[in-house]
Amino acid sequence: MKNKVQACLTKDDIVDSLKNVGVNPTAQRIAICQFVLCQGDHPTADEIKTWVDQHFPKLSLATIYNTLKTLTDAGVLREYKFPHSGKSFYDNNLVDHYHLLDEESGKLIDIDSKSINVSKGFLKEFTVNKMDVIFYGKHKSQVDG
Amino acid sequence: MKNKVQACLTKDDIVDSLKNVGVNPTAQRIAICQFVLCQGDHPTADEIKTWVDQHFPKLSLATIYNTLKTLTDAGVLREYKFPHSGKSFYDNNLVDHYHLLDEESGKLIDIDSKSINVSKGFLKEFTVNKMDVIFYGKHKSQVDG
DNA sequence: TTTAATGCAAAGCGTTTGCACTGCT
DNA sequence: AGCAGTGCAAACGCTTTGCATTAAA
Repeated sequence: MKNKVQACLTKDDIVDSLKNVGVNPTAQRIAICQFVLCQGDHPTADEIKTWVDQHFPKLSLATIYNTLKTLTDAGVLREYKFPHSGKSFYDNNLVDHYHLLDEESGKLIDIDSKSINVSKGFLKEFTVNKMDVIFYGKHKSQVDG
Repeated sequence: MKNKVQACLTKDDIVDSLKNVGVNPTAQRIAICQFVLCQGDHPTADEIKTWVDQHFPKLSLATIYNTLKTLTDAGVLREYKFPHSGKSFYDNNLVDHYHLLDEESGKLIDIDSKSINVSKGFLKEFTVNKMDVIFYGKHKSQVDG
């Protein structure tokens, strides 16, 4: 069972996506999107920088942060922060979901929002606009589970 | 309905609490505890500093951070980090619970852990050691709710 | 040419650290 | 004297910012 199935987008797909949300598709932004929208799995800014440095002549950290903000504001990405790390994580999964930090691999795994439910009593007492959940644990493998 | 009922501890109570967990009850630590264990409501380090500056001749930020770490390690406090703020929040409620950020007041409200439950299916698939939940919303008052 | 996007370096914020100093025992 | 605890300032990690430079319409 795959955590996420993310078909690799072509450069043209990315250009279209950016245009669709009113973001000027510069070479730097396309490069960043190639990683974040496709290959990256909840990358941090520095992980993006590392990848981009190997695939793009020169691209500053400031541009990465600017671009991530632009893409987040445009609704192409979501930014997450978790208690276990000071860094921001960027997620191309735009559907509401939670996360599990796999304590063995250190990787974040997307968790379906149906996996938890909030008690009726609580919802009677509070108006909830948003909620964030992070689990710490690991996936039970078929072998040792 | 009160969010938390926290009887104000006497200085002697605090001294005893610290001794009980093997922490040397210095004047600075007692001062910090007077706020954090009693009056404070999920204070941050700088809020603790502000209070302490008004009640103690001189106490450095470093000592506040050191003391918070000592108290957290000793199990007297819990440290929480939430996505909406870069700061750490310190909580004297040692019972497992979640939080709601009241978007009107900016205050954190303790939420009973019974308020949410995790689906059996999810728990069959993952081993969960810990989970953090934060709600963003507000308490429904009896008037406008 | 005029406007947006970029790169760099500096500043920002919250926290941690190194080290000298203080004050108990 | 010895040692834990403290204070200060510097360093830290991550992110944001100001501003000069570049590139694109």
